[in-house]
Amino acid sequence: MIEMSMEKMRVRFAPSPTGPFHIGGARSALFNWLLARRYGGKLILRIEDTDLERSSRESEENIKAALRWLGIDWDEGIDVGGEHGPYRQTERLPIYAEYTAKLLESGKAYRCYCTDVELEAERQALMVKGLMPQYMGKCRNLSAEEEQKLIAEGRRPTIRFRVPENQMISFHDAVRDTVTFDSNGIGDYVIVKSDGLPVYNYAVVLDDALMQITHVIRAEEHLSNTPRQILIYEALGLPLPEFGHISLILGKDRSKMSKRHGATSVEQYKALGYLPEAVVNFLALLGWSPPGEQEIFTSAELIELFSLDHVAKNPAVFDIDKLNWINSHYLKKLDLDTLTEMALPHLKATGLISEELNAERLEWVKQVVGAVRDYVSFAAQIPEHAAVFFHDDVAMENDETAQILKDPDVVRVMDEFLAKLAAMESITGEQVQAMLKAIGKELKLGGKKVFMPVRVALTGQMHGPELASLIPLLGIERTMARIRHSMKLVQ
RNA sequence: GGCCCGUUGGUCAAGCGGUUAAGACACCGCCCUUUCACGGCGGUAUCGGGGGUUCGAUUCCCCCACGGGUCACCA
Repeated sequence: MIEMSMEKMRVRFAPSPTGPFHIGGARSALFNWLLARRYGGKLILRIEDTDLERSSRESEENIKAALRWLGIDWDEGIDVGGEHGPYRQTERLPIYAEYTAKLLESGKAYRCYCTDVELEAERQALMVKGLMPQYMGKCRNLSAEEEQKLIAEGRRPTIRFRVPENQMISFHDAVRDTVTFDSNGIGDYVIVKSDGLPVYNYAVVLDDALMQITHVIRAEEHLSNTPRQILIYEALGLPLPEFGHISLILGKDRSKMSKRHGATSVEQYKALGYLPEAVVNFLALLGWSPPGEQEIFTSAELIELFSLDHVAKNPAVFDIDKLNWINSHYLKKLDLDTLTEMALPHLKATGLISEELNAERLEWVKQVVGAVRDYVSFAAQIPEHAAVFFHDDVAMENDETAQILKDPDVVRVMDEFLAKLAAMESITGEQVQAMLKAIGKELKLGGKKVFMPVRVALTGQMHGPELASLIPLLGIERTMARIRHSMKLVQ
Protein backbone atom coordinates (compact mmCIF):
# COMPACT_ATOMS: atom_id res chain seq x y z
CA MET A 1 0.00 0.00 0.00
CA ILE A 2 2.86 2.30 0.67
CA GLU A 3 4.41 1.48 -2.66
CA MET A 4 2.09 3.67 -4.70
CA SER A 5 2.63 6.89 -2.82
CA MET A 6 6.36 6.55 -2.59
CA GLU A 7 7.22 9.05 -5.29
CA LYS A 8 7.47 12.12 -3.15
CA MET A 9 7.72 10.53 0.23
CA ARG A 10 8.58 13.04 2.90
CA VAL A 11 9.28 11.78 6.39
CA ARG A 12 10.57 13.58 9.39
CA PHE A 13 12.34 13.14 12.65
CA ALA A 14 11.27 15.72 15.18
CA PRO A 15 13.03 15.39 18.51
CA SER A 16 12.72 17.78 21.39
CA PRO A 17 16.14 18.88 22.58
CA THR A 18 15.68 18.08 26.23
CA GLY A 19 18.49 16.04 27.62
CA PRO A 20 20.52 13.13 26.35
CA PHE A 21 19.56 11.66 23.01
CA HIS A 22 17.70 8.45 23.84
CA ILE A 23 18.44 5.27 21.99
CA GLY A 24 14.71 4.94 21.22
CA GLY A 25 14.81 8.31 19.50
CA ALA A 26 17.73 7.08 17.48
CA ARG A 27 15.67 4.14 16.34
CA SER A 28 12.81 6.39 15.24
CA ALA A 29 15.29 8.51 13.34
CA LEU A 30 16.81 5.43 11.80
CA PHE A 31 13.50 4.00 10.61
CA ASN A 32 12.57 7.30 9.03
CA TRP A 33 15.96 7.63 7.41
CA LEU A 34 15.85 4.09 6.09
CA LEU A 35 12.41 4.75 4.67
CA ALA A 36 13.45 7.97 2.98
CA ARG A 37 16.55 6.44 1.50
CA ARG A 38 14.76 3.27 0.47
CA TYR A 39 12.13 5.13 -1.51
CA GLY A 40 14.14 8.08 -2.66
CA GLY A 41 12.21 10.40 -0.38
CA LYS A 42 13.29 13.21 1.87
CA LEU A 43 14.06 13.21 5.57
CA ILE A 44 13.29 16.43 7.39
CA LEU A 45 14.88 17.21 10.75
CA ARG A 46 12.74 19.50 12.84
CA ILE A 47 13.37 20.61 16.39
CA GLU A 48 10.42 20.67 18.76
CA ASP A 49 11.57 23.14 21.34
CA THR A 50 8.36 24.69 22.57
CA ASP A 51 9.15 23.56 26.08
CA LEU A 52 11.35 26.52 26.91
CA GLU A 53 12.17 25.20 30.36
CA ARG A 54 13.73 21.98 29.23
CA SER A 55 14.98 22.71 25.75
CA SER A 56 18.56 23.66 25.16
CA ARG A 57 20.83 24.32 22.22
CA GLU A 58 23.39 22.06 23.79
CA SER A 59 21.06 19.14 23.63
CA GLU A 60 20.13 20.04 20.06
CA GLU A 61 23.81 19.85 19.19
CA ASN A 62 24.03 16.46 20.89
CA ILE A 63 21.20 15.15 18.80
CA LYS A 64 22.76 16.33 15.57
CA ALA A 65 26.14 14.95 16.55
CA ALA A 66 24.60 11.60 17.45
CA LEU A 67 22.70 11.41 14.18
CA ARG A 68 25.82 12.21 12.21
CA TRP A 69 27.78 9.67 14.18
CA LEU A 70 25.20 7.06 13.27
CA GLY A 71 25.45 8.06 9.65
CA ILE A 72 21.95 9.45 9.50
CA ASP A 73 21.78 12.53 7.31
CA TRP A 74 18.83 14.74 6.52
CA ASP A 75 17.72 16.58 3.43
CA GLU A 76 15.87 19.45 4.98
CA GLY A 77 15.82 20.97 8.41
CA ILE A 78 17.98 22.79 10.82
CA ASP A 79 21.46 23.51 9.53
CA VAL A 80 20.71 22.41 5.98
CA GLY A 81 17.65 24.58 5.42
CA GLY A 82 14.90 23.96 2.90
CA GLU A 83 11.76 25.50 1.43
CA HIS A 84 9.54 24.75 4.38
CA GLY A 85 11.47 26.37 7.17
CA PRO A 86 12.13 27.55 9.68
CA TYR A 87 12.70 24.14 11.21
CA ARG A 88 12.77 25.06 14.83
CA GLN A 89 9.32 25.44 16.37
CA THR A 90 10.19 28.46 18.45
CA GLU A 91 10.99 30.21 15.17
CA ARG A 92 7.60 29.38 13.72
CA LEU A 93 5.44 31.19 16.23
CA PRO A 94 3.86 33.62 13.72
CA ILE A 95 2.77 30.67 11.61
CA TYR A 96 1.01 29.03 14.52
CA ALA A 97 -0.61 32.31 15.49
CA GLU A 98 -2.14 32.61 12.07
CA TYR A 99 -3.88 29.27 12.35
CA THR A 100 -4.85 29.88 15.93
CA ALA A 101 -6.68 32.99 14.85
CA LYS A 102 -8.64 30.95 12.33
CA LEU A 103 -9.56 28.37 14.90
CA LEU A 104 -10.65 31.04 17.35
CA GLU A 105 -12.64 32.84 14.74
CA SER A 106 -14.53 29.78 13.62
CA GLY A 107 -15.23 28.82 17.22
CA LYS A 108 -13.29 25.60 16.90
CA ALA A 109 -11.08 26.78 19.68
CA TYR A 110 -11.70 29.04 22.64
CA ARG A 111 -9.88 30.81 25.43
CA CYS A 112 -9.77 29.15 28.79
CA TYR A 113 -9.09 31.22 31.89
CA CYS A 114 -8.87 28.44 34.41
CA THR A 115 -5.81 28.46 36.60
CA ASP A 116 -3.57 25.57 37.51
CA VAL A 117 -5.12 25.30 40.93
CA GLU A 118 -8.65 25.29 39.57
CA LEU A 119 -7.75 22.65 37.05
CA GLU A 120 -6.02 20.55 39.64
CA ALA A 121 -9.05 20.83 41.93
CA GLU A 122 -11.27 19.69 39.08
CA ARG A 123 -9.02 16.71 38.43
CA GLN A 124 -9.06 15.73 42.09
CA ALA A 125 -12.83 16.01 42.30
CA LEU A 126 -13.21 13.77 39.28
CA MET A 127 -10.76 11.24 40.62
CA VAL A 128 -12.58 11.05 43.92
CA LYS A 129 -15.75 10.17 42.08
CA GLY A 130 -13.84 7.50 40.25
CA LEU A 131 -14.10 9.35 36.99
CA MET A 132 -11.26 9.93 34.64
CA PRO A 133 -9.56 13.29 34.94
CA GLN A 134 -10.60 15.41 32.02
CA TYR A 135 -11.27 19.06 31.40
CA MET A 136 -15.00 19.54 31.80
CA GLY A 137 -15.37 22.57 29.56
CA LYS A 138 -15.90 25.28 32.12
CA CYS A 139 -14.81 28.06 29.76
CA ARG A 140 -16.41 26.53 26.71
CA ASN A 141 -19.16 29.06 26.38
CA LEU A 142 -18.03 32.18 28.10
CA SER A 143 -19.89 35.36 27.24
CA ALA A 144 -17.92 38.42 26.21
CA GLU A 145 -18.79 39.94 29.54
CA GLU A 146 -17.50 37.02 31.53
CA GLU A 147 -14.31 37.03 29.52
CA GLN A 148 -13.77 40.71 30.21
CA LYS A 149 -14.16 40.10 33.86
CA LEU A 150 -11.62 37.26 33.88
CA ILE A 151 -9.17 39.33 31.88
CA ALA A 152 -9.63 42.15 34.33
CA GLU A 153 -8.60 39.77 37.07
CA GLY A 154 -5.30 39.55 35.29
CA ARG A 155 -5.73 36.01 34.06
CA ARG A 156 -3.73 34.88 31.05
CA PRO A 157 -5.76 32.48 29.00
CA THR A 158 -4.75 29.26 27.31
CA ILE A 159 -6.45 28.27 24.11
CA ARG A 160 -8.33 25.02 24.02
CA PHE A 161 -9.51 23.01 21.09
CA ARG A 162 -13.23 22.30 21.12
CA VAL A 163 -13.45 18.54 20.76
CA PRO A 164 -16.59 17.45 18.93
CA GLU A 165 -18.86 15.05 20.78
CA ASN A 166 -19.78 11.54 19.75
CA GLN A 167 -17.29 11.22 16.99
CA MET A 168 -15.40 8.07 16.22
CA ILE A 169 -11.94 8.88 14.98
CA SER A 170 -10.50 6.15 12.84
CA PHE A 171 -7.29 6.18 10.96
CA HIS A 172 -5.02 3.85 9.12
CA ASP A 173 -1.72 3.06 10.70
CA ALA A 174 1.07 1.65 8.61
CA VAL A 175 2.09 -0.78 11.28
CA ARG A 176 -1.15 -1.36 13.13
CA ASP A 177 -3.76 -1.11 10.43
CA THR A 178 -6.96 0.57 11.57
CA VAL A 179 -7.06 2.24 14.95
CA THR A 180 -10.19 3.82 16.37
CA PHE A 181 -10.80 6.27 19.20
CA ASP A 182 -13.93 7.83 20.63
CA SER A 183 -13.87 11.62 20.82
CA ASN A 184 -15.88 11.47 24.03
CA GLY A 185 -12.80 10.17 25.75
CA ILE A 186 -10.96 13.33 24.94
CA GLY A 187 -11.55 16.54 26.82
CA ASP A 188 -11.00 19.94 25.23
CA TYR A 189 -7.26 20.19 25.29
CA VAL A 190 -4.88 23.08 25.37
CA ILE A 191 -3.31 23.96 22.04
CA VAL A 192 -1.71 27.24 23.04
CA LYS A 193 -0.21 27.80 26.45
CA SER A 194 -0.82 30.97 28.42
CA ASP A 195 2.63 32.20 27.40
CA GLY A 196 1.50 32.05 23.79
CA LEU A 197 3.55 29.01 22.83
CA PRO A 198 1.81 26.15 21.08
CA VAL A 199 1.59 22.78 22.70
CA TYR A 200 3.15 19.76 21.02
CA ASN A 201 -0.12 18.23 19.81
CA TYR A 202 -0.94 21.41 17.96
CA ALA A 203 2.41 22.52 16.60
CA VAL A 204 3.17 19.06 15.32
CA VAL A 205 0.08 19.08 13.14
CA LEU A 206 0.78 22.45 11.61
CA ASP A 207 4.41 21.59 11.00
CA ASP A 208 3.77 18.20 9.51
CA ALA A 209 1.08 19.59 7.24
CA LEU A 210 3.00 22.68 6.20
CA MET A 211 6.19 20.76 5.65
CA GLN A 212 4.16 18.40 3.50
CA ILE A 213 5.11 15.34 5.45
CA THR A 214 3.56 12.29 3.81
CA HIS A 215 4.41 9.68 6.45
CA VAL A 216 4.51 10.35 10.14
CA ILE A 217 6.55 7.49 11.56
CA ARG A 218 7.07 7.80 15.27
CA ALA A 219 7.09 5.88 18.53
CA GLU A 220 4.00 4.20 19.92
CA GLU A 221 3.77 6.61 22.82
CA HIS A 222 2.24 9.00 20.31
CA LEU A 223 -0.49 6.66 19.22
CA SER A 224 -3.07 8.02 21.62
CA ASN A 225 -2.13 11.57 20.66
CA THR A 226 -3.02 10.87 17.08
CA PRO A 227 -6.81 11.36 17.37
CA ARG A 228 -6.25 14.77 18.94
CA GLN A 229 -4.03 15.68 16.06
CA ILE A 230 -6.42 14.35 13.46
CA LEU A 231 -9.15 16.55 14.88
CA ILE A 232 -6.97 19.56 14.21
CA TYR A 233 -6.15 18.46 10.68
CA GLU A 234 -9.88 18.21 10.10
CA ALA A 235 -10.73 21.50 11.73
CA LEU A 236 -8.24 23.26 9.52
CA GLY A 237 -9.00 21.27 6.40
CA LEU A 238 -5.44 20.02 6.15
CA PRO A 239 -4.62 16.76 4.38
CA LEU A 240 -3.83 13.82 6.61
CA PRO A 241 -0.49 12.08 6.34
CA GLU A 242 -0.09 8.34 6.65
CA PHE A 243 0.70 7.45 10.25
CA GLY A 244 2.88 4.64 11.48
CA HIS A 245 3.57 3.95 15.13
CA ILE A 246 6.52 1.79 15.92
CA SER A 247 6.69 -0.06 19.18
CA LEU A 248 8.74 1.05 22.13
CA ILE A 249 12.05 -0.32 23.32
CA LEU A 250 11.76 -1.92 26.73
CA GLY A 251 14.35 -2.60 29.40
CA LYS A 252 15.15 -6.04 30.70
CA ASP A 253 12.25 -5.83 33.16
CA ARG A 254 9.85 -5.04 30.30
CA SER A 255 9.18 -1.47 31.27
CA LYS A 256 10.02 1.50 29.09
CA MET A 257 13.75 1.83 28.84
CA SER A 258 15.14 4.38 31.29
CA LYS A 259 18.34 5.26 33.10
CA ARG A 260 18.06 2.48 35.58
CA HIS A 261 18.37 0.00 32.73
CA GLY A 262 21.92 1.13 32.11
CA ALA A 263 23.10 3.14 29.16
CA THR A 264 20.15 4.67 27.32
CA SER A 265 21.65 7.45 25.26
CA VAL A 266 23.51 7.25 22.01
CA GLU A 267 26.35 9.25 23.56
CA GLN A 268 26.80 6.64 26.25
CA TYR A 269 27.16 3.84 23.75
CA LYS A 270 29.61 5.86 21.78
CA ALA A 271 31.58 6.57 24.92
CA LEU A 272 31.63 2.90 25.87
CA GLY A 273 33.27 2.14 22.59
CA TYR A 274 30.45 0.81 20.48
CA LEU A 275 30.68 1.35 16.75
CA PRO A 276 27.99 3.28 14.91
CA GLU A 277 27.61 0.50 12.35
CA ALA A 278 26.86 -1.92 15.16
CA VAL A 279 24.35 0.35 16.86
CA VAL A 280 22.56 0.95 13.57
CA ASN A 281 22.58 -2.75 12.74
CA PHE A 282 21.23 -3.65 16.15
CA LEU A 283 18.58 -0.93 16.26
CA ALA A 284 17.32 -1.82 12.81
CA LEU A 285 16.76 -5.39 13.91
CA LEU A 286 14.86 -4.30 16.99
CA GLY A 287 11.27 -4.26 15.86
CA TRP A 288 11.94 -4.96 12.23
CA SER A 289 13.04 -8.08 10.49
CA PRO A 290 14.45 -8.47 7.03
CA PRO A 291 13.73 -11.54 4.95
CA GLY A 292 16.27 -14.34 5.22
CA GLU A 293 18.69 -15.34 7.90
CA GLN A 294 21.31 -12.65 7.65
CA GLU A 295 22.07 -10.79 10.87
CA ILE A 296 24.85 -8.44 9.93
CA PHE A 297 23.89 -5.60 7.62
CA THR A 298 25.58 -2.51 6.31
CA SER A 299 23.45 0.62 6.14
CA ALA A 300 23.31 0.20 2.37
CA GLU A 301 21.88 -3.28 2.78
CA LEU A 302 19.36 -2.08 5.33
CA ILE A 303 18.23 0.64 2.97
CA GLU A 304 17.72 -1.86 0.21
CA LEU A 305 15.64 -4.18 2.38
CA PHE A 306 13.76 -1.86 4.70
CA SER A 307 10.01 -1.77 4.65
CA LEU A 308 7.26 -0.89 7.08
CA ASP A 309 5.58 -4.20 6.28
CA HIS A 310 7.86 -6.09 8.57
CA VAL A 311 7.88 -3.69 11.44
CA ALA A 312 6.70 -5.46 14.58
CA LYS A 313 3.66 -4.28 16.50
CA ASN A 314 4.89 -5.53 19.84
CA PRO A 315 7.49 -3.80 21.96
CA ALA A 316 11.02 -5.22 21.99
CA VAL A 317 13.30 -5.78 24.92
CA PHE A 318 16.69 -4.20 24.48
CA ASP A 319 19.09 -7.15 24.51
CA ILE A 320 22.54 -5.90 25.33
CA ASP A 321 24.04 -9.34 24.69
CA LYS A 322 23.02 -9.18 21.08
CA LEU A 323 24.33 -5.65 20.70
CA ASN A 324 27.60 -6.87 22.17
CA TRP A 325 27.74 -9.72 19.75
CA ILE A 326 27.09 -7.45 16.78
CA ASN A 327 29.59 -4.93 18.03
CA SER A 328 32.32 -7.51 18.53
CA HIS A 329 31.69 -8.60 14.99
CA TYR A 330 32.38 -5.11 13.69
CA LEU A 331 35.24 -4.67 16.11
CA LYS A 332 37.01 -7.66 14.62
CA LYS A 333 37.06 -6.06 11.23
CA LEU A 334 38.35 -2.77 12.52
CA ASP A 335 41.95 -1.87 11.74
CA LEU A 336 44.26 -1.84 14.72
CA ASP A 337 45.05 1.86 14.54
CA THR A 338 41.42 2.84 14.84
CA LEU A 339 40.79 0.34 17.57
CA THR A 340 43.77 1.68 19.47
CA GLU A 341 42.42 5.19 19.13
CA MET A 342 39.19 3.95 20.65
CA ALA A 343 41.02 2.16 23.44
CA LEU A 344 43.25 5.05 24.45
CA PRO A 345 40.71 7.08 26.40
CA HIS A 346 39.71 4.00 28.36
CA LEU A 347 43.29 3.03 29.06
CA LYS A 348 43.89 6.53 30.31
CA ALA A 349 40.72 6.65 32.35
CA THR A 350 41.69 3.47 34.14
CA GLY A 351 45.17 4.79 34.80
CA LEU A 352 46.91 2.14 32.73
CA ILE A 353 48.65 4.73 30.62
CA SER A 354 49.47 8.35 31.16
CA GLU A 355 48.57 11.26 28.96
CA GLU A 356 51.89 11.37 27.14
CA LEU A 357 52.89 8.53 24.85
CA ASN A 358 55.94 8.56 22.67
CA ALA A 359 55.87 6.76 19.34
CA GLU A 360 57.57 3.66 20.66
CA ARG A 361 55.26 3.34 23.63
CA LEU A 362 52.23 3.93 21.41
CA GLU A 363 53.35 1.13 19.14
CA TRP A 364 53.62 -1.16 22.14
CA VAL A 365 50.15 -0.18 23.37
CA LYS A 366 48.86 -0.88 19.91
CA GLN A 367 50.18 -4.39 20.05
CA VAL A 368 48.70 -4.89 23.48
CA VAL A 369 45.34 -3.84 22.08
CA GLY A 370 45.87 -6.28 19.25
CA ALA A 371 46.56 -9.05 21.73
CA VAL A 372 43.30 -8.56 23.62
CA ARG A 373 40.95 -7.43 20.86
CA ASP A 374 39.37 -10.85 20.47
CA TYR A 375 38.27 -10.86 24.07
CA VAL A 376 36.19 -7.72 24.08
CA SER A 377 32.76 -6.65 22.91
CA PHE A 378 33.35 -2.92 23.15
CA ALA A 379 36.32 -0.66 23.69
CA ALA A 380 35.67 0.09 27.35
CA GLN A 381 36.35 -3.58 28.09
CA ILE A 382 39.89 -3.35 26.79
CA PRO A 383 41.57 -2.10 29.99
CA GLU A 384 40.45 -5.04 32.11
CA HIS A 385 41.95 -7.45 29.62
CA ALA A 386 45.02 -5.37 28.96
CA ALA A 387 45.85 -4.81 32.62
CA VAL A 388 48.12 -7.88 32.79
CA PHE A 389 50.46 -6.20 30.34
CA PHE A 390 50.93 -3.24 32.64
CA HIS A 391 51.14 -4.51 36.17
CA ASP A 392 54.41 -6.19 37.09
CA ASP A 393 53.53 -6.63 40.73
CA VAL A 394 51.70 -9.86 40.07
CA ALA A 395 49.35 -11.08 42.77
CA MET A 396 47.74 -14.47 42.89
CA GLU A 397 44.11 -14.23 41.88
CA ASN A 398 43.05 -16.99 44.28
CA ASP A 399 44.18 -20.11 46.10
CA GLU A 400 43.87 -22.16 42.99
CA THR A 401 46.47 -20.16 41.11
CA ALA A 402 48.78 -20.18 44.13
CA GLN A 403 48.34 -23.96 44.28
CA ILE A 404 49.45 -24.30 40.69
CA LEU A 405 52.75 -22.64 41.43
CA LYS A 406 53.32 -24.86 44.45
CA ASP A 407 53.42 -27.96 42.32
CA PRO A 408 56.87 -29.58 42.82
CA ASP A 409 57.55 -29.68 39.09
CA VAL A 410 57.09 -25.97 38.71
CA VAL A 411 60.49 -25.03 40.09
CA ARG A 412 62.19 -27.06 37.38
CA VAL A 413 59.96 -25.59 34.70
CA MET A 414 60.73 -22.08 35.83
CA ASP A 415 64.44 -22.65 36.20
CA GLU A 416 64.59 -24.09 32.74
CA PHE A 417 62.49 -21.29 31.29
CA LEU A 418 64.52 -18.63 33.06
CA ALA A 419 67.73 -20.16 31.76
CA LYS A 420 66.46 -20.23 28.21
CA LEU A 421 65.21 -16.67 28.43
CA ALA A 422 68.50 -15.45 29.82
CA ALA A 423 70.25 -16.74 26.77
CA MET A 424 68.07 -14.71 24.41
CA GLU A 425 68.60 -11.19 23.13
CA SER A 426 64.99 -10.76 22.07
CA ILE A 427 62.01 -13.05 21.70
CA THR A 428 59.13 -13.69 19.33
CA GLY A 429 55.85 -15.48 19.74
CA GLU A 430 57.05 -18.48 17.81
CA GLN A 431 60.13 -18.73 19.97
CA VAL A 432 58.01 -18.63 23.10
CA GLN A 433 55.85 -21.40 21.77
CA ALA A 434 58.87 -23.50 20.79
CA MET A 435 60.60 -22.87 24.06
CA LEU A 436 57.69 -23.96 26.19
CA LYS A 437 57.14 -27.04 24.11
CA ALA A 438 60.78 -27.94 24.42
CA ILE A 439 60.62 -27.58 28.17
CA GLY A 440 57.69 -29.93 28.29
CA LYS A 441 59.63 -32.47 26.32
CA GLU A 442 62.82 -32.15 28.29
CA LEU A 443 61.13 -32.46 31.63
CA LYS A 444 58.62 -34.98 30.33
CA LEU A 445 55.68 -32.85 31.41
CA GLY A 446 52.35 -32.32 29.70
CA GLY A 447 51.54 -28.99 28.11
CA LYS A 448 49.24 -28.04 30.90
CA LYS A 449 52.03 -28.49 33.44
CA VAL A 450 54.13 -25.99 31.56
CA PHE A 451 51.81 -23.42 30.09
CA MET A 452 49.57 -22.97 33.08
CA PRO A 453 52.29 -22.33 35.65
CA VAL A 454 53.99 -19.87 33.36
CA ARG A 455 50.71 -18.11 32.76
CA VAL A 456 49.98 -17.94 36.46
CA ALA A 457 53.49 -16.79 37.31
CA LEU A 458 53.20 -14.03 34.74
CA THR A 459 49.67 -12.85 35.45
CA GLY A 460 48.45 -14.45 38.66
CA GLN A 461 45.44 -15.62 36.66
CA MET A 462 44.31 -18.72 34.88
CA HIS A 463 42.82 -16.88 31.95
CA GLY A 464 44.25 -14.26 29.71
CA PRO A 465 45.92 -13.55 26.42
CA GLU A 466 48.07 -16.17 24.74
CA LEU A 467 51.53 -16.53 26.17
CA ALA A 468 52.91 -16.21 22.68
CA SER A 469 51.62 -12.67 22.50
CA LEU A 470 52.03 -11.79 26.15
CA ILE A 471 55.70 -12.64 26.59
CA PRO A 472 57.16 -10.83 23.57
CA LEU A 473 55.25 -7.72 24.58
CA LEU A 474 56.50 -7.98 28.14
CA GLY A 475 60.06 -8.50 26.98
CA ILE A 476 62.62 -10.85 28.45
CA GLU A 477 63.50 -8.74 31.42
CA ARG A 478 60.00 -8.15 32.70
CA THR A 479 59.06 -11.75 32.04
CA MET A 480 61.95 -13.00 34.11
CA ALA A 481 61.31 -10.51 36.86
CA ARG A 482 57.67 -11.51 37.09
CA ILE A 483 58.50 -15.18 37.31
CA ARG A 484 60.99 -14.59 40.13
CA HIS A 485 58.51 -12.37 41.90
CA SER A 486 55.71 -14.90 41.72
CA MET A 487 57.86 -17.82 42.77
CA LYS A 488 58.89 -15.89 45.84
CA LEU A 489 55.24 -15.17 46.56
CA VAL A 490 54.31 -18.80 46.95
CA GLN A 491 57.35 -19.99 48.83
C1' G B 1 -9.46 3.37 36.56
C1' G B 2 -11.06 4.92 31.04
C1' C B 3 -9.16 4.53 26.22
C1' C B 4 -5.57 2.46 22.75
C1' C B 5 -1.91 -1.18 21.33
C1' G B 6 0.22 -5.80 21.94
C1' U B 7 1.08 -11.47 23.49
C1' U B 8 5.66 -17.55 19.13
C1' G B 9 11.82 -20.30 23.39
C1' G B 10 15.39 -16.33 28.64
C1' U B 11 15.91 -12.27 24.46
C1' C B 12 15.33 -10.53 19.09
C1' A B 13 12.22 -12.96 15.81
C1' A B 14 10.30 -15.98 10.85
C1' G B 15 5.47 -17.76 10.12
C1' C B 16 0.47 -14.88 7.22
C1' G B 17 -5.28 -22.43 7.72
C1' G B 18 -2.08 -28.17 6.75
C1' U B 19 5.57 -26.78 8.59
C1' U B 20 9.95 -31.91 11.67
C1' A B 21 7.18 -24.12 14.16
C1' A B 22 13.17 -20.90 10.44
C1' G B 23 17.38 -18.10 11.95
C1' A B 24 20.19 -15.09 15.55
C1' C B 25 21.82 -13.73 20.72
C1' A B 26 22.35 -16.08 25.40
C1' C B 27 22.98 -20.91 27.64
C1' C B 28 24.95 -26.14 27.62
C1' G B 29 28.09 -29.99 25.32
C1' C B 30 31.89 -31.54 21.89
C1' C B 31 36.02 -30.32 18.57
C1' C B 32 40.14 -26.93 17.60
C1' U B 33 44.02 -24.15 20.36
C1' U B 34 48.92 -27.98 25.24
C1' U B 35 44.48 -22.35 29.26
C1' C B 36 40.58 -18.73 28.22
C1' A B 37 38.67 -16.29 24.08
C1' C B 38 37.96 -16.72 18.70
C1' G B 39 36.29 -20.37 15.21
C1' G B 40 33.65 -25.09 13.85
C1' C B 41 29.85 -28.75 15.05
C1' G B 42 25.75 -30.15 17.94
C1' G B 43 22.00 -29.62 21.86
C1' U B 44 18.13 -27.75 25.51
C1' A B 45 14.03 -24.46 24.96
C1' U B 46 8.44 -21.22 22.20
C1' C B 47 2.81 -20.69 19.96
C1' G B 48 -0.55 -17.04 27.65
C1' G B 49 -5.69 -19.42 28.92
C1' G B 50 -10.75 -20.57 27.46
C1' G B 51 -14.43 -20.73 23.89
C1' G B 52 -15.86 -20.72 18.87
C1' U B 53 -15.28 -20.95 12.93
C1' U B 54 -13.08 -25.01 10.05
C1' C B 55 -11.97 -31.55 7.79
C1' G B 56 -7.80 -28.95 10.13
C1' A B 57 -5.84 -23.64 13.98
C1' U B 58 0.41 -20.58 16.00
C1' U B 59 -2.33 -18.42 11.89
C1' C B 60 -9.49 -16.15 11.57
C1' C B 61 -13.46 -14.36 15.49
C1' C B 62 -14.97 -13.58 20.77
C1' C B 63 -13.98 -13.52 26.05
C1' C B 64 -10.35 -13.62 29.93
C1' A B 65 -5.45 -13.01 31.80
C1' C B 66 -1.00 -10.60 31.38
C1' G B 67 2.33 -6.75 29.41
C1' G B 68 2.95 -1.91 27.46
C1' G B 69 1.37 3.05 26.11
C1' U B 70 -1.62 7.26 27.16
C1' C B 71 -4.90 10.30 29.79
C1' A B 72 -0.26 17.95 31.48
C1' C B 73 -0.28 25.15 30.00
C1' C B 74 5.97 17.75 28.44
C1' A B 75 7.10 16.28 24.03
